Amino acid sequence: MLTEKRQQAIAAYINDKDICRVAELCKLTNSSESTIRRDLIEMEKRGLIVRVHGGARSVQNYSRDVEQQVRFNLNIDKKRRLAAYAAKKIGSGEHLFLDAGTTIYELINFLKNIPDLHVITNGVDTALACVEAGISTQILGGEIKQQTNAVIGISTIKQMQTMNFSTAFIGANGLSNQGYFTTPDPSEADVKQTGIIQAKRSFILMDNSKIGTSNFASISNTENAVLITNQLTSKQKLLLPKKLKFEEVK
Amino acid sequence: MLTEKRQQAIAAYINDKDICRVAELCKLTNSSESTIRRDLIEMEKRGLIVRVHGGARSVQNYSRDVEQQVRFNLNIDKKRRLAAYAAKKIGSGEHLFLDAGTTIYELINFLKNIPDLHVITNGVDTALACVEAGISTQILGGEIKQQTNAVIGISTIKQMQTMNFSTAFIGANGLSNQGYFTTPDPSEADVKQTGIIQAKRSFILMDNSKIGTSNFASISNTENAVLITNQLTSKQKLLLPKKLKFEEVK
DNA sequence: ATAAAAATGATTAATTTTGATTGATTTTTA
DNA sequence: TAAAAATCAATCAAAATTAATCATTTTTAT
Repeated sequence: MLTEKRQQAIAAYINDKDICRVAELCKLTNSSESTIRRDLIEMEKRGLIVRVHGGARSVQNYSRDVEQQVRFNLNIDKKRRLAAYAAKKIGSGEHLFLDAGTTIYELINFLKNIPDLHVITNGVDTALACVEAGISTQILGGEIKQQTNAVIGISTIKQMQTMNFSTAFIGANGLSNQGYFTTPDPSEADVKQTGIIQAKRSFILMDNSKIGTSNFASISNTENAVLITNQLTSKQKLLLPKKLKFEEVK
Repeated sequence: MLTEKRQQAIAAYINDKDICRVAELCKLTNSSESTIRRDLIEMEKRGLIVRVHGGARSVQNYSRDVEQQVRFNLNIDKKRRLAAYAAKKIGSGEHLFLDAGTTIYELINFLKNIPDLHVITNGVDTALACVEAGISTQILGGEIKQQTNAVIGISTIKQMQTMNFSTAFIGANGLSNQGYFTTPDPSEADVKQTGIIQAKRSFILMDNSKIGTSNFASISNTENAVLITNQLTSKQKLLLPKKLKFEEVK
């Protein structure tokens, strides 16, 4: 295959898919990884694409870091199904609290057609995606945490305490064997918990692969929250906090 | 086959296919590689086609793909020079206020090596870029404005009023004939002005092409601010607020 | 018709591109 | 947190392509 043709094919494919893996491009063009890598390096220099670990992404509809993580993530299908289900809970005119993180990020796609929505979030990427989707968006102020781009800290909590959300959507990274939802960062856990407290009703989104996983920080105070997750085994159900309501998707 | 006819056939074929291999042209014209090569060399000299390794490409559809995607911003150079100059004002351990907007965004690249820096900003994109640069970053909370992704509103201002910045960097979109710095959005103007008020010292960055331009909202209260701009003509200098200090770059 | 000039095709050496392999780095998993 | 897996960069040899050379054929001018 002619170098230029190959690179055109690569560019077209990436612009269509937004992001893809090196292996896909090997198949597409019948060439080796080495060749594809060299192409990608060259194309990045010319500003045609952006390389990311595992593949490359489009520079045109430049997706953000979160989106990248989301698309490479194996659990994406699960997350999306949870998000689609959760979105049905939302009515027009609501004031939503969305916490930072990839699970809740997936929800945004399903919010576009709900009228008169207001989103308040501590996720910088989440905020940007909401704005891009044309949703009236407020971001909480405070320190921004590296990696997750979550806004955290005491002043953030204080701002939240002056607010009342109609519904909060919270992502969790694990459910400990003691029946606590967990997340790696204590400061993020505080924000999640405050979100639940300040909301009339709350939904915790977590796919079933996380059950039995413990992270450093716990989110207690989940009394008025509802867990939305995938189909659970009976063993998994035993681990849930006793008073917790939950809904299984699909 | 006659040389001229053969070259016509080659040109037609390449223009039709956009790009093709040498072998294809051999078949097409029943001639050897050597002949085709010589033709292609000659035709390239005359600007009829472009040679690529393995074949040749049409010159007509060439620039399309490559050039299209490379974006040129005419003022980016000016902005970058202003940013480089402004960065020299910053010492270690400072608490900077950076306002939203592309001018100040350019500053971030020059902040990476200043130790123990703290950035507070109302620009969502600015915040993300600072975090990515490894800088300790705080974002102000509030409503996010579409298009500019600037955080604005009364609560934003109130948060700022509890803060004290060592230095504020403010971008301006115009300087009116009445000697006011201007910007299109009144809410953004409020934030800019508050930034100046809450800072020990402030720098307004504006490239000289903006002088004489009026936008809807004015930033008054620029008494303790210093303008950093490009080389000005004497006419342009007359427009500046009388008490304003300014520094010219390059 | 014949010699000079031009064009062609074949051959070989040089260059470019490619694919495979290695060890280093990053990411994921447990 | 450590081990395993995946991905990456660097290197090298093989394959493909090109440039250069030369003998042969065709064209042109006389």
